[in-house]
Amino acid sequence: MKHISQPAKKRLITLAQLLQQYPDPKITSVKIAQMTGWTEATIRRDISLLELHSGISNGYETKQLQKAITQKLGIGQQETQNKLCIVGLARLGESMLDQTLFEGTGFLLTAGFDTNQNRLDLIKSPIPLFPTLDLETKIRSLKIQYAILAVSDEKAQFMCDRLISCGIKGILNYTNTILKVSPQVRLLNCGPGFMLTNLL
Amino acid sequence: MKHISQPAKKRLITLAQLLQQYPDPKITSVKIAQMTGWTEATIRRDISLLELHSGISNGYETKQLQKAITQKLGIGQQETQNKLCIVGLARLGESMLDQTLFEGTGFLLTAGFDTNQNRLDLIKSPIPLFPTLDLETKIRSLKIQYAILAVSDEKAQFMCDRLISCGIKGILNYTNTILKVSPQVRLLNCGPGFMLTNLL
DNA sequence: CGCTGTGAACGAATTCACAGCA
DNA sequence: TGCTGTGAATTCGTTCACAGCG
Repeated sequence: MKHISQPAKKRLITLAQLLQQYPDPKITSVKIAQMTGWTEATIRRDISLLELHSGISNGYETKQLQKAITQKLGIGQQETQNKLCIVGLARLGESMLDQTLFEGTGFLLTAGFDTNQNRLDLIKSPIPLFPTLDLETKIRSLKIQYAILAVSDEKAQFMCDRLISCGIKGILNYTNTILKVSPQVRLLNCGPGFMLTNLL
Repeated sequence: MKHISQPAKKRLITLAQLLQQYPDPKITSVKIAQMTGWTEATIRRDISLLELHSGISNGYETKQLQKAITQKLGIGQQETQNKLCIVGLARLGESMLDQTLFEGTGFLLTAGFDTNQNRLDLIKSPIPLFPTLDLETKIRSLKIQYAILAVSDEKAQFMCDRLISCGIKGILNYTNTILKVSPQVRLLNCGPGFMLTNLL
């Protein structure tokens, strides 16, 4: 099996999501290019990494392609799903407390944490919520491997350290703090302050 | 002046922010590498793009380096600041309605928009808020060039189109919708669903 | 023909490796 | 010796260009 690069992986996941709502039973690289703005060549190269060989000279079957992507990348099916939690449930964290946001990504939202017991009582959510006190125990017992960090900037590094000490694999940092993480932890800065620097 | 690539630019901005809170008056590429996880070589290359030539064999002066970065990249000073607005002020949008999040990024938060007049009345914010009705007029009159999109998924594409029709230059998409934009508009998907795909 | 799949060319960014300064 | 700055090598991702299938 060929190696699929990060950018290619990302495009393929997006593509799978697009195909889900694509009306025609057939699709070509040209049409995908029009929808996404990627070049034809890139799209064909990406798809060729799946080693389907089913599209020869005829475009791809929408549903088949979609299925191939999710299968090859191992997203969607329960067994492979990576468990995810949200740490910090103020406005920002609470706004992400919704499994539908993660459908088709390969992640399963499994828990929410907040220090404020009052807030935990107030929020009604189908996802179980816990006080931050239980962070370590719950992360280990529920086998959570990924976290969305949405606490206040002051607590960010501290909570980050606690998450790492639980052996978490990846963190989406929605705070505006530059976090120091050990190299085996994948960290992505998602806060607006960080993302804007990609626009300049 | 040498060309500074996107990735390098991003690292330099992060570095400038780090330097702001760095205690020692001197710093070396090794120390930066430890803090950030980047390689020494990359750091030295990045800094060399600034054409300082002040660090020969001795490490860099913290403050001087920081100043050089912000100056060279033209961030921080009022004249160069790019104006930014937030569209959609529900929990997510409201949580970003805070200029301090954007300090040192070269962006100035200038307006917030929401369809719900009631919400506009309720939120107290030093940043001026407007009904979505006035989106086009205000964006043009205030010369806003960048937007944070934080509306509900259903309205995302519609609002995106309206923003583009105003000639906006870049959009941070915090919704979970895959947006179709014209190629001259820079689009960054920041929603957790999108960001997670970078962790896989 | 129109479309895929892919070797080869290309371009961009990172890393190596070392000369040179204090 | 410890550090920077930078040509050269390398790696990685994208794009070209075309052979080959239906």
